[in-house]
Amino acid sequence: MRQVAALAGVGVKTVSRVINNEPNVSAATIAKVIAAARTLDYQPDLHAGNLRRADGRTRTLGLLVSSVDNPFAGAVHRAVEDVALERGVSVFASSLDDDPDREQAAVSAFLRRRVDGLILTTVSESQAYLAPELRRGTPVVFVDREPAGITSDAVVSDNYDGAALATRHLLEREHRRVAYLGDKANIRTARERRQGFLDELGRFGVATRDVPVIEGLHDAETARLATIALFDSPTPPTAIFSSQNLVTIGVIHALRELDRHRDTALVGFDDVPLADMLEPGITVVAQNPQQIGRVAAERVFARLDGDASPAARTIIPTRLIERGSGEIPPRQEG
Amino acid sequence: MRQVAALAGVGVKTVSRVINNEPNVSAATIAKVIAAARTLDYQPDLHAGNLRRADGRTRTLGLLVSSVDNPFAGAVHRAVEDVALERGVSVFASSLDDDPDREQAAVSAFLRRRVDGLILTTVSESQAYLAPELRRGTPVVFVDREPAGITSDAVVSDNYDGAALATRHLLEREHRRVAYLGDKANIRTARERRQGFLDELGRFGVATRDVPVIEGLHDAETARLATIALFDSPTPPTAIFSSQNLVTIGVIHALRELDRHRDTALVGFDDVPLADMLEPGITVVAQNPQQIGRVAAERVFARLDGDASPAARTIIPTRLIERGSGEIPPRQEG
DNA sequence: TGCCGCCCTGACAACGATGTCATATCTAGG
DNA sequence: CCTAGATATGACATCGTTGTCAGGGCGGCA
Repeated sequence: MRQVAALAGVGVKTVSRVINNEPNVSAATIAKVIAAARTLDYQPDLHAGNLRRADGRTRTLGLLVSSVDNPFAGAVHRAVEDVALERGVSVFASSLDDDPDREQAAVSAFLRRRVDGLILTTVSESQAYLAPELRRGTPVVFVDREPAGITSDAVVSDNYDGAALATRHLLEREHRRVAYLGDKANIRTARERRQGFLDELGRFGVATRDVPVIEGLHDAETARLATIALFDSPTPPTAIFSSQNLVTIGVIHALRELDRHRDTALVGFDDVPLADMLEPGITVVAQNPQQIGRVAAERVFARLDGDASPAARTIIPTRLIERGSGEIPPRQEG
Repeated sequence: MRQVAALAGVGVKTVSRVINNEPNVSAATIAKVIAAARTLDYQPDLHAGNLRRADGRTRTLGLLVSSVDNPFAGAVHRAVEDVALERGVSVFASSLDDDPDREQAAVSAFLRRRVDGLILTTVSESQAYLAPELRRGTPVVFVDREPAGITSDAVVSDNYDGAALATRHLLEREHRRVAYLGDKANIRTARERRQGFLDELGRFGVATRDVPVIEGLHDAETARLATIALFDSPTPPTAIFSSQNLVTIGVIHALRELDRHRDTALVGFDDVPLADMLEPGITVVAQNPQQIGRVAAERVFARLDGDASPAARTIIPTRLIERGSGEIPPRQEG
């Protein structure tokens, strides 16, 4: 900026005024400054400005997701980015791999960079460590998972009802040996889905002790192995509810391998790419990651714009998409 | 920091020393400062420090991709992030949607935030606008697409050979009416794939004027419509080469709709999620986005570490994965 | 003509940190 | 006991920018 000022033959403050479109600069001066800035390829230093600027905004957001190459996270990320772009805000993204240490490290990295707000998919037991930052006024919105140990905005899918809906779909088709394949039980979302599943079984009077509930599945491979193990039984399930997209993919692989994909019903929680092109198509309870991301980002900006209403939980509805796999009837008992 | 210094009863410089693990601070002082920092939940302001710090590094990278919810881009992003994490570097990601204006805006946003390096999938005609930044010493690595108008490092798939390989795969199985469905011709990568396709046809002595070459396809939907149109002909193709993952998905949809998926061969460029679970499985020339991302990030850090060797083009090999769709023989002429 | 007020403009301090340098304290060796 | 040299610490300038404020020029009005 000093160089631009020197080249244009004006003071630095005048350059600052031109860059920021402040009033009370003569047209001639504006032209001189712009020309000088152009020849020097001047790019203002946003962070230096922030140091002094009144609002102290870095126009930066931090986003924490399971992994940036998970399709669900990608869709959330994209929606957040689109909302942020309208405001000239850039987005930091970080993958967690469900590692609480990484969560803390990533949040700390964001905070040191003075992000204006955080959108987090958390994996740690408690997010109490964020309390001081919240008190400082940084908006924090949780997506997909709800916070523990602190109170803040959250945008989540309707996990309980979605899981119940998927389960009901299977039970109404007379399935009784329905297996549950789920993520780690320390994830609240996973617990809610499990509860939706179990409660729905209860409503249909199915004894839950006969129902395989397999948890701690974290990626497609462990889910595949768990599914194969399930069928190594005299009474394998006639239907499967898989509680997460990677788990669903693992189940699909296993059913193919066992050639059980045409006589075992499957409903997955969260949509899976190309699910409609499989044979049978995969019936899912689809979340709406675009909406989750968009609502979360709008929430952050609303807070930044001064919304001081109490922390709210926004529930994004899920939707059952019938594609074939969920409509397979139970095998005849032999 | 001032507050920490006041609370600990020391000078700000001493706090700075403790935060940065500089030597020559007594153990007692260190303890006092750490205690004070903890009670105040002090997070150092990385950007303020950067203003004065000798190396001027923000420990930040900018990544530009087609869209963060494209699976290819997600894999690249993840690989970049993993390399960056080891160095304590955070990553900004931005989606372009093949919009040159967005490219410039995103780069400008990154530059104003003083990223240490850029990893770009470009869409504009020329990246000459980056020349001043390159001169300033900012490492710029292009991924997936090569730069035009400037010289800088690039990490790309072997587009020409990969496309030729896919085409040969079809020609060796006696297909002669092979259609090409490709992305916009102003994308260099797309042109290379087309050329690989056409040259391979030439090597097999196939007259290219009889071969449908359809370009400008940008998403699954336009590709689907183009495929359907292709079959509205007395001599529809017996095989299709689709040059990009979204195009491949569109083709898959169309072939299903037309019930032509069992008698039309298909080889796609770039892998597609769950491609192995379809019937038939989709044969693809797979890129290696993880390796592309990793190599690109390592290149950036090598440059930051002082590597001043001439700009290099790293070619990441592709791999043909046979899954069924590419091995379908030509229909008998009727 | 003289004064008020508006429009432009730049000097200067400040933002939160680090680099430089001076100074105070301590330790060891003669 | 004195001093050189190491260790520990803080005052101050500085990074690139913006907020504050003062001042110069000029037009309008009494």
